[in-house]
Amino acid sequence: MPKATRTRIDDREALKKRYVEEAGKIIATEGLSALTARRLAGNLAVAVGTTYNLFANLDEIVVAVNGTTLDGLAAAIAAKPLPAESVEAALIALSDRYLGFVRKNRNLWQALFEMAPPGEGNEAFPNQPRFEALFAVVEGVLTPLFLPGEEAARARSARVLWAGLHGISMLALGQRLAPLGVATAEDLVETLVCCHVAGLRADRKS
Amino acid sequence: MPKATRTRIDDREALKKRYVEEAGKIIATEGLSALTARRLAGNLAVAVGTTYNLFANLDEIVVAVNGTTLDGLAAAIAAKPLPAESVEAALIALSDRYLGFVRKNRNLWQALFEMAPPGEGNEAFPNQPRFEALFAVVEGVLTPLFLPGEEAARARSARVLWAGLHGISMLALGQRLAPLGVATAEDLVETLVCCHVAGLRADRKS
DNA sequence: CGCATACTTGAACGGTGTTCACAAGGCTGC
DNA sequence: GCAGCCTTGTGAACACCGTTCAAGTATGCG
Repeated sequence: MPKATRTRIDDREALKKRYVEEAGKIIATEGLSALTARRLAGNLAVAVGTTYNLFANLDEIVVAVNGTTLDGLAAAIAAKPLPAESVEAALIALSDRYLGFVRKNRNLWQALFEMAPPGEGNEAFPNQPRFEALFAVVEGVLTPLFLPGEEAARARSARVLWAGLHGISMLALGQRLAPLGVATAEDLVETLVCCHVAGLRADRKS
Repeated sequence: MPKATRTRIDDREALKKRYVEEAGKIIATEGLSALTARRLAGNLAVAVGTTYNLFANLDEIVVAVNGTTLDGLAAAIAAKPLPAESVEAALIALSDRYLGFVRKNRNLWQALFEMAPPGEGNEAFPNQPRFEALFAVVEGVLTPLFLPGEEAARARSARVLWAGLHGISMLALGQRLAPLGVATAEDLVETLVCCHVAGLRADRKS
């Protein structure tokens, strides 16, 4: 005996937003594995079936949450202007903001990568543009180190730095570097950035 | 009406091995999500309950599989001696072997990182020593670049390079760098290694 | 041979994501 | 004002999941 508290068409987008918000809260506080169709519907005081009127499946909701996570990351990085005195300083500041965001939003950040990557035959992956926007920020910072016409090398460096940052975050979150007490994530990031930039400068001179 | 084809005590270890082998096959060919208690038991012609006489839970089997994966990776890296003509060449060879292994064993490699990392209160994570052994290989290669007493800096560099390699592999597997056709994973690794080493050498001179 | 023990067994439990026949509300046209 | 359509919420049901455990059976021992 359904009750059907009817919502108007305009409300549907609002309801979807509530879904994404609530899913974000659940993931943020308890991790992706706590996100459950029944749990989510219950928190929103809605029947399970409703979810599937609005989204194709739970993954679609996670993708939407990941989108807002990436937006939050972009906002955290762009909050203040990056220091302009040197490329190194800008990259380190950028990285520190990244690490800070990751630490504040462990579970959300983890959810970004727990989604199965696009299979061998890759259908476009929805948040790709947002990732590219973040690459672009790094490329922008790197520009002074490259001559016009070296865009390919600049793109490579940006991706290498981004990948390094990603790897360091993973290691840090997984406590994989704690046992030796060898260094904080920030130390590693500084090593990453400084060596890379110094290497680029050295190449330039030779 | 149980059938109980009785196995001898000595056979238990052999059966565990068969479990890990079969689980490895399933993960390798169909991914971690295809590994199911019933599927695994079925493939081994055994009842579901038997699994839990041998292992505490499925994760324990995955950890065992991950152990053999890491052993395989170590073996792939140590298969031939690394080129001795330069640190760069050695690191690039090492990285290429890593990338080759990852590509050959996508799903197994992914399973390494799909396991939830140790929570905030970290109980020791079983394959830690194997990871550290791989760090040690990188550190060994890096040794000529550092003076005695700079072990901490060497450890940092090793971790930075390892993290970079990890990040590049992730990006490559997730097709995150394909859309621009910007570079192969091998290109990025070369950039990573060469810039880092050049940066270290530049620091040394100054 | 009989017995105790150790082990396998598979039904059962409480969960999961997803589907779908159905009912209830809003909207349109008369 | 009201009939009917159509959109959309509903929740029982399905097939699966990891895990448990009472019951039954083969083995090793006395």
